[in-house]
Amino acid sequence: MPSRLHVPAPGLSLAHTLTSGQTFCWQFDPSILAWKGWIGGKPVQLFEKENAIEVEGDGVSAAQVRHYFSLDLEWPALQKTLAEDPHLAEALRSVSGLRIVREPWWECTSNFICSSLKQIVQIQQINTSLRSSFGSQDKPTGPFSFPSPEILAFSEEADLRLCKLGYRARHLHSAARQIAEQRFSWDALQSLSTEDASAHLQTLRGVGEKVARCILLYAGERHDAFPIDVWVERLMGDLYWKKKRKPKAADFDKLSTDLFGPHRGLAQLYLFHWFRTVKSKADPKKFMP
DNA sequence: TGGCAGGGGTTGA
DNA sequence: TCAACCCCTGCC
Repeated sequence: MPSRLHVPAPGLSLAHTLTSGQTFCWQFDPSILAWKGWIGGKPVQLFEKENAIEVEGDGVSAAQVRHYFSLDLEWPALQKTLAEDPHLAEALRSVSGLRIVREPWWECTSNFICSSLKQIVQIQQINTSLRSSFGSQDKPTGPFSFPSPEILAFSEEADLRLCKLGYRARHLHSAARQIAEQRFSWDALQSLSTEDASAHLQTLRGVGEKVARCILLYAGERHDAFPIDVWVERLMGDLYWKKKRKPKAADFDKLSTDLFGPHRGLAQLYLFHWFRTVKSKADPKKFMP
């Protein structure tokens, strides 16, 4: 029997957190009411309990689980600060329990390279397909690990395309090669400002400004990274932009700093998930694409 | 069942 | 600044 850990997690909602577009390796199994995914490179099953989660899986510690879900952050204080903005206050109430995760660098980078013009469900399918085609198993019936940059770098681009990547296959293959051939260093990111770290990430093929900011926010703990995609443009334009002229990306960038300061990445996380799953559905004619 | 529109961007000219 | 890139999904 695999070991079962009890990890206190006040307020955490697995459903909100694992479907909010930060991570794409989780699947809910309704037959056992568990989320199946990966933490610290190990397959786990998560069961949501009252203010806690129970974790089934070999070789995963409670500390790794707490780290993954950022349970070490001072959430009550952070949420109090964020809730000074009325729209964020509504978002926090509506999707309470949403937490930011700490994804592994490479998987996060790969996910977001594959995300362009793709919806969350499709990115999940690509993640699953890359695992089953290029990952490895601990045991014959076990789940597949996420393939390393080296594995993908020395695979054929045509085989990557079979994972529903389309033109993104060339980007992912090139980025994997840059990393495998040590022409890119994760370590270099640590000492850089968020803006410079973004520029460094953009030396990877397939990584533009939006994707770089997603990687910094979801893998790099940079809570001041503010990814601007079509949904953020929609919500910022509707909720915060008061001028008559049409806003540009740079306007949203400045606005996010003025409104949310160093926590603007966390603000984006809550606003994005709330707007996409609740707010836009309440008025689909106005908001849905 | 088939045709069509559009989607969580990036690249290169 | 603006095609081009791929192809899957949802809708009619």
